[in-house]
Amino acid sequence: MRVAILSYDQLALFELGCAVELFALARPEFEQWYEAEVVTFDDAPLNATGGIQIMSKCIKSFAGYDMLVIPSWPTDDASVAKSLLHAIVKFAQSGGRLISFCSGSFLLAETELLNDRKATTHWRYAERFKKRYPRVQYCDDVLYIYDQKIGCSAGSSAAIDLGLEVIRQDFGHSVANTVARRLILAAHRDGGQSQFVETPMVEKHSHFAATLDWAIEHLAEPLSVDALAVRACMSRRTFDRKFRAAMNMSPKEWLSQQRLFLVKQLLENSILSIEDIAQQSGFKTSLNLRNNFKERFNISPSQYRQQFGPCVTPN
DNA sequence: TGTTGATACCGCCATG
DNA sequence: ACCATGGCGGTATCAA
Repeated sequence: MRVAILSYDQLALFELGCAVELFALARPEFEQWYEAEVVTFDDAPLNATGGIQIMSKCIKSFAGYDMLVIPSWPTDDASVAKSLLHAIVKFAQSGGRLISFCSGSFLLAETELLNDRKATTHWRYAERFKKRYPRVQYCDDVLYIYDQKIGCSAGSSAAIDLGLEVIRQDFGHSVANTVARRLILAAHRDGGQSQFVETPMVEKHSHFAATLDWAIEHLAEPLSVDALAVRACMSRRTFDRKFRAAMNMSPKEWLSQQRLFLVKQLLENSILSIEDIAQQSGFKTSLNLRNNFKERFNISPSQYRQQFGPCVTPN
């Protein structure tokens, strides 16, 4: 999967950094990963805040790429080069995936690919966006929108949430969660913009991260928090504390979240019975699984499978 | 659906 | 004084 990250003059470094961190960082721990490069349509060196100059690969079309990331875009009324617009439209028509962060949705909207679709951007630009692109259905209560190979995200770290969503679709829940953890962020937010994660820092050294990885690989077994604490080489009390500090949730909460992710995967991609899925995901009984599933997703597992299961989407 | 025994969570405090 | 740790135990939550 080849990824182009679009840069331009006066680009925003934070969002560029997010894109690079998400897609361009080498991740030798995975068998498959993206091949990403930062590209530009401009011939001249690019200037960014702080007197930084950026040299990136200059291209004329997005042929050969599978995904285009637009980390941001000027929101003041700069006219967009026709060649760039055409290249993006052509890219979309040939099945490429388009992702924008923050103000990047302005460029997407400019191509008219967002017309009659839902979209979002940083709330700071909401009014401007709505006024300039009335044919786009602006949503202000989401972190990101990803639909039909086009995605855009709201301000700041919502970029990472969208990125993780894409990674999840490409490589699965467990890889996405690993990336999230390596990014030192709580795994996934899917609610409104009001959700904040305070100080999600994970200490790099110790067995802590390794314990979480191990747990993900052993979800089918009964995992007590005490056992995890032992594996992480710390007292139960310290483990609880570290967990809250790093993930902003309790161990048990995280565990059932991981298990439910696994359940979703199995519902989507297998024809295992609910009973078997309960077994493989560590819920033990289908009753238990149903209760947990409905609690979190407001839908029963079988309903979920009807909507997203293997018979409906062979994709 | 309700009961109950088990586990989890987290404030509090002592310790190094 | 500060900080991280971890034991204790009351309450909340969970699974059978």
